[in-house]
Amino acid sequence: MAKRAHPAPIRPRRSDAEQNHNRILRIAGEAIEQFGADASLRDIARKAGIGMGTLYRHFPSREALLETLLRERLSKFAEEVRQARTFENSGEALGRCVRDYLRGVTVYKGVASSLIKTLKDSNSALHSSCSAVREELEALLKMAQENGSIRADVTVADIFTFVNGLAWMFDQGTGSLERRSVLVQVFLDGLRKRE
Amino acid sequence: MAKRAHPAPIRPRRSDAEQNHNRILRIAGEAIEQFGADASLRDIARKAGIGMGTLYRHFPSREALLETLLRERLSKFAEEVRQARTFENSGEALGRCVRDYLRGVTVYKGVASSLIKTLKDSNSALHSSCSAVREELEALLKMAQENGSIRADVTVADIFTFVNGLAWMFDQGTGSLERRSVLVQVFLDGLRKRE
DNA sequence: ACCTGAACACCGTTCAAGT
DNA sequence: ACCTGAACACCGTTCAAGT
Repeated sequence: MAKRAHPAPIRPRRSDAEQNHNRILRIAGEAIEQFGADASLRDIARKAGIGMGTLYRHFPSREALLETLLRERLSKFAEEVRQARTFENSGEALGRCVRDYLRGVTVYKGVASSLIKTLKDSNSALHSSCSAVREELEALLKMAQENGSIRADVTVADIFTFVNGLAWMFDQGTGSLERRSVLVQVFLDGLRKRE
Repeated sequence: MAKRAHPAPIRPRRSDAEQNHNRILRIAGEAIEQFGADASLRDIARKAGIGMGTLYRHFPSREALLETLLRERLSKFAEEVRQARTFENSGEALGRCVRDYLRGVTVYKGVASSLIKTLKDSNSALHSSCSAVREELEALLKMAQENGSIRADVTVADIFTFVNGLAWMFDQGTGSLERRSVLVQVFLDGLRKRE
């Protein structure tokens, strides 16, 4: 009767296992930073000096690995959006959040695609972290729309898609930081209400 | 002393070889339509009823296969941009071209990334076809900028990146056609000159 | 409770051998 | 001129066997 479809990371109960756990996480972080979200799991196990089975015991899927690496980042970002919503002008706040999201998500190449899938799949590992971000963003967006600074026909889903699309563009190694900021600016301007 | 780095498709000189050539192309087209640009080459050879070596003889790289499948599409599109440039209002023309590009490129999933790489790599197989599109687009963009309808700080490279980014978003299976047209509209509005 | 590593079914790519 | 298929070096995933 268990509903869970996607296996989650395991909580180690022995100190040697915990050492392995942390070691895997460290090596995996480095590998994914270097080769992107589809880095070789075999290679990670090799570099960590453990057997393939051990890797799978701790992280039963690639997504479980990404989950642990991203969860903290995401919830920190959700909190940031909440802060931005209470303290700043909602239109500018949205812009700042977009920039911060991009900076955070592009430390690993190729995660944007996972994050988009995650939000649609309610029993995905990162779903709750992603939903938190979504909800905060939704509230901020609503404010900015009522406030009249952002066009009314746009949804959170659109924004999420777009922002991850921007992350993908950056992942392609496209141009200078200056060009990137222009891309972001075009998007943000597109979001503004016209006339 | 040969400068060519990327191997091109081979021109068959015997009728049996030509039959294989066309057969491969047909099957590959179907496979890539179904599974995306990273469809299994082994599978394609299998479905085409030929050995792996034969596939490689005709198309020495995955890119060579994509080249043949996309070249005609791209040059047709370049011609379309040229037409749009001579006959229409340049601002609206750009919008129409973006929509047409998207419709054309999303018949195969995951090619956007290849096309972005292609434009940067001058000895890539699709480079000339891509450059043609780039040049036509550049002329159209310049017109629209002088005309005052498109912001001046945007380059063709930015537009190319953005449009392929949109293609990527669509590849993610994101939402309805209605949502997609909103994404495109946001982008096009962002491109417009403000005030 | 945890780890190992061989086993399985897949890849892409190359190449000696055939017609 | 063209084709074949085995060989090689890689994957991800699973699982019997060990401690």
